[in-house]
Amino acid sequence: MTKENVLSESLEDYLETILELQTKNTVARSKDIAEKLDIKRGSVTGMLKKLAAQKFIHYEPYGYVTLTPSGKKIAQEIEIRHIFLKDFLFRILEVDEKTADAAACRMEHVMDKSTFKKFQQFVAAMDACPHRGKE
Amino acid sequence: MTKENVLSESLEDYLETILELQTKNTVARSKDIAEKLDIKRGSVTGMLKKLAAQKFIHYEPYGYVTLTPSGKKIAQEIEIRHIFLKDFLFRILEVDEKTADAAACRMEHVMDKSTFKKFQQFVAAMDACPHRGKE
DNA sequence: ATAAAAAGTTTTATACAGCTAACTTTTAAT
DNA sequence: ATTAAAAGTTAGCTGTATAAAACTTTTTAT
Repeated sequence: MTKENVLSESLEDYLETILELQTKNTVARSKDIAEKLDIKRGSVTGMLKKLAAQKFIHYEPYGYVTLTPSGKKIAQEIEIRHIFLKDFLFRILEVDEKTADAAACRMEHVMDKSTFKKFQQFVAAMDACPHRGKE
Repeated sequence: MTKENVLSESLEDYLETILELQTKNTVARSKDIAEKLDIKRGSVTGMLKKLAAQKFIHYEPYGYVTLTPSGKKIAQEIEIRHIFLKDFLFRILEVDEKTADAAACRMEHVMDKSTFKKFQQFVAAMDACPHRGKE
């Protein structure tokens, strides 16, 4: 066992959010994390400390938050899952976009690596298949 | 909003387990619930009280546990999801059975009704499609 | 340069879901 | 009928993730 699923779903969400903010704004601010996750500012501080203690982010009080290499790796993995799952739900199942996004947000945490990989391969095969149209 | 997702994932798991035991043994005992969910006996009591307070089960101290109609409805819904998702993972994605079961256990809680329904329709359509073999 | 606003932090409290250990009730065995 | 074992309960504790409110630091506007 290669130590899969070290982090809680919550902490994974924080990493994912930090990556998004870092990408969009070069830097992640506590307030924006709170906003994106719909969580109060005070609660964010505590979680950032946990992530820093585990070396997934760099955190200085009153400073900016950035991902460490290991944090970035996890964040990217979650982001990839999110994008893939949302696409599957939206494009293939034709779930409306908001609902697809919300469901992806939850599904992204619950599949082990190998299951997710097979899911990806399956959709790739579907997309490659000529026998598939709008039904 | 038709009051979706009233229950925590944990409580849903309890209901699902109670249904399984009720089906297999006609009656659910606290000890067996604990065993199936891999949770200590003492913890089960508290959760049963919560379920009883919300009228999803009938619970008398030292007595048997049975589902109320509303509890049974939810339990069956979860069971259906579990069976469907496991089948999808195992049969279609070819995830090994134990892993498929574990993933289904988690996925069964994270899709809203409409998304799950579309998922079902999609797989049904796939199964009906003539262009699909062992790859 | 200062004062107000915004952002960040700290402390205290809450809910949830689990555990352990001690206790009680029920059941089963003799 | 008695007692030992099994099942169930209770009380107190833990960890996680959140909120509210008060406080501190930083930023912004003048």
